[in-house]
Amino acid sequence: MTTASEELLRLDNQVCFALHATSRAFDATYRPLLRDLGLTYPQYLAMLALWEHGTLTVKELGLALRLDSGTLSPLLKRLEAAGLVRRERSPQDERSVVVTLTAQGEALREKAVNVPRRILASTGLSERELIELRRSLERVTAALDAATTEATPRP
Amino acid sequence: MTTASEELLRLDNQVCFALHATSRAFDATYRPLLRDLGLTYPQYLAMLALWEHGTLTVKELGLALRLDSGTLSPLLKRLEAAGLVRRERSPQDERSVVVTLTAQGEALREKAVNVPRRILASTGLSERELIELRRSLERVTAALDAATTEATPRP
DNA sequence: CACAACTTAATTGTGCACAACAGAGTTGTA
DNA sequence: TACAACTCTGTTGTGCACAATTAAGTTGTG
Repeated sequence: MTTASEELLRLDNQVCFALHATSRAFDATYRPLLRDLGLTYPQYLAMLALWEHGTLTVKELGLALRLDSGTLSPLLKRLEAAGLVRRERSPQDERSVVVTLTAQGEALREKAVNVPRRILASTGLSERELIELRRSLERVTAALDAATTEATPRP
Repeated sequence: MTTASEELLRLDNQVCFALHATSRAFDATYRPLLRDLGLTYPQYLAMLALWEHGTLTVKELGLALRLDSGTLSPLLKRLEAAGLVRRERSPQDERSVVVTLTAQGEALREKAVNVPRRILASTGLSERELIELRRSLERVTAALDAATTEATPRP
């Protein structure tokens, strides 16, 4: 194997590791801010989606957040226990569970409004850099998705 | 609030979310490759560090991988149960646990050697893009680390 | 209508991640 | 030397993530 390709493989490991580490670093930055709201980061993501759309089925929430019911069901139950959402079977289609914000869940939005600003400051990135980073991440994710679905033989 | 700053906050949310999603997409890409080796991705990271350094204490491994003992202890026990590493108290300092590769752990390296190449192909990124992405991620992580440690009052 | 195929959630089991705490060992210093 | 402060690992509890399975409901087709 040439030195160049060894370097490339090393670089690949570094990128995967860095991604892992950055993701956890963001988590650690969000944690204290969200603690005041009584939310974890994934719960905050679910609330963001609900604040935007008002009401969503578990299925729709899963598509938006790229999470399956094994993750969402207990998460939503915790949000329900906290009084932030209601979960009810859809009368139209009894298979679906509709998640709706409670008044308390709506109200939390006001307290959450200054979270992104504080996170933004912590990243130390300019708008230009954020856009570039987002573009890279979305591109990698799309490529990885394509690679994994293509590897899976479809029925 | 101006439209421009609203956009910026929205962008910030998108970057955090994208990071989360990309990290999980990488995980999903590694999963089937590593299953053949009997490893999860965090276990693979630990093995990479051990393949490079031969022997490390739990502390050193934690620094290298940015993980604490609450995560590493059970992970290393699983690697030990799989026969890939040995864990022994250091005779020099009985507080430390030294983690060493077994012959089987060393041997696994040969089977792992083609993993990065396949991941690299799945990302669809050029070397130039990988370098840029790594740079961004490392920069963000450093900024976030600085922000969180500075927020924590030290004794 | 009957029944097979499909959709949607929930459950169970495994593993990662971190906070908070406990406990054994080490080190510096009065 | 005695003892306080510190270091390092481990444990417990909570929550996220996914695979595999189960169960209930819906839809399409003979």
